[in-house]
Amino acid sequence: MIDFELLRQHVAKYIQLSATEFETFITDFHPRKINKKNFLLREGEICKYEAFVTKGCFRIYYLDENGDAQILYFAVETWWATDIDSFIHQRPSILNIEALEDTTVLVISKTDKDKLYEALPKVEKMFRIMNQHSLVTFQRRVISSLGKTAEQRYLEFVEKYPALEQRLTQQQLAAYLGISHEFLSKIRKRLSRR
Amino acid sequence: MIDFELLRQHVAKYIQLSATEFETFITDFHPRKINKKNFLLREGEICKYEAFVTKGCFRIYYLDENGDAQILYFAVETWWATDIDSFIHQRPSILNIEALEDTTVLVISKTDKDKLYEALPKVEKMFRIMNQHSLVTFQRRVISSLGKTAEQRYLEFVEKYPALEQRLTQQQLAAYLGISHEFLSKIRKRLSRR
DNA sequence: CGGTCTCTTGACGGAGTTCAAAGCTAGTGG
DNA sequence: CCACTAGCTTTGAACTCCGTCAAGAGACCG
Repeated sequence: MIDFELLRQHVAKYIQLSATEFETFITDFHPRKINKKNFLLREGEICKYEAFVTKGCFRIYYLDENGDAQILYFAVETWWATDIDSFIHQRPSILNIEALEDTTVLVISKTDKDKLYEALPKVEKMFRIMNQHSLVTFQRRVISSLGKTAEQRYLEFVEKYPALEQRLTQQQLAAYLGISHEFLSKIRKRLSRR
Repeated sequence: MIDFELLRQHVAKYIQLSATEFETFITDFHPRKINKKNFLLREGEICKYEAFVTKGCFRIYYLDENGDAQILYFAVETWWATDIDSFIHQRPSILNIEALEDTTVLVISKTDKDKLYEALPKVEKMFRIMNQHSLVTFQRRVISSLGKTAEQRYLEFVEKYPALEQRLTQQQLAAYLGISHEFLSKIRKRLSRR
């Protein structure tokens, strides 16, 4: 299964598992397909599964009072898509997770994941390290949003995720940057005149 | 030691440790005092210690090209102060950690913390959970910064950390909210006229 | 084709910044 | 204990960045 191979490579970046340990690891991961414009999670639902993306792309976003989407992040291949808060406490989520392309994932439920922590304590370490990395990423994002202009944040994004820009519409990218799509259009025009 | 008691209570929120396990836990934590306006960490240094605040307050901030401080967070009693990225990879930090009051902490080094993970795997779980909570907090902060006005963010802060507002100058709070201190002054005036 | 979605462009408005001046507060030394 | 300074806060005027609205031009898909 090519899907599990991708997960195996991902895990190997954090911890070392023997072949049999990896068998244990993947026992409770199940493949699933979410087609474009369908949802892995909707606001108000409980986030039952943590999903490892093997193909495609999600946007994880918050809908504000005005119905505008604020995009927390995009999850492409080898990223994880969850509402962590909803998942760990098994309470209603405030986030939506929607497929922007036909997307395939490997999902694991909360109870299965807790069992996995028991069975393979190394997995605890893996998720601790992954969480630390996410934390650093979000801290950097907060710093950018505090001090940088929209143009600087756009350039940072392009530099950091060059491949991703191609897959997104301008509106989605604008919702991630926290600006209007019209203004993003103007930024791009300004930059192209150099 | 009253300091260790605060840490004991903090740990108890996440995991259960026996008296002897807690003894092991605190072995490599050392008390330290950082007076007002002194630094626990400066940009460019390697973050050698993770610090649990037992009294006082830090600001953890980034200095941009113009020399303006962008405050990532304030660490008061029972909070942890670190540059995670610098600490886990033991590489130069981009953050500064400065005491806003005379502050006492319990610090642990990277190698001692790694030993602790070995000795007490439960501690791995504790930090995983703590990291998840921080992650949720920073995700929320990103959402706020994407979609809310300065006034809304100010009101959110006051509601979430009512005690903290008293301890901060307006400039510090403004640097946390990502606005000029003059504008925060105007927001407060506007709100008081109701 | 026809409709829907996306991108572009311009005019106008508002949120927030910058600069400067003045008042206030708090710490510091004599 | 007063005097002085340095930092903090307030306020206003001019300016900038970016949002909103509206209209038109592509682009894509059934």
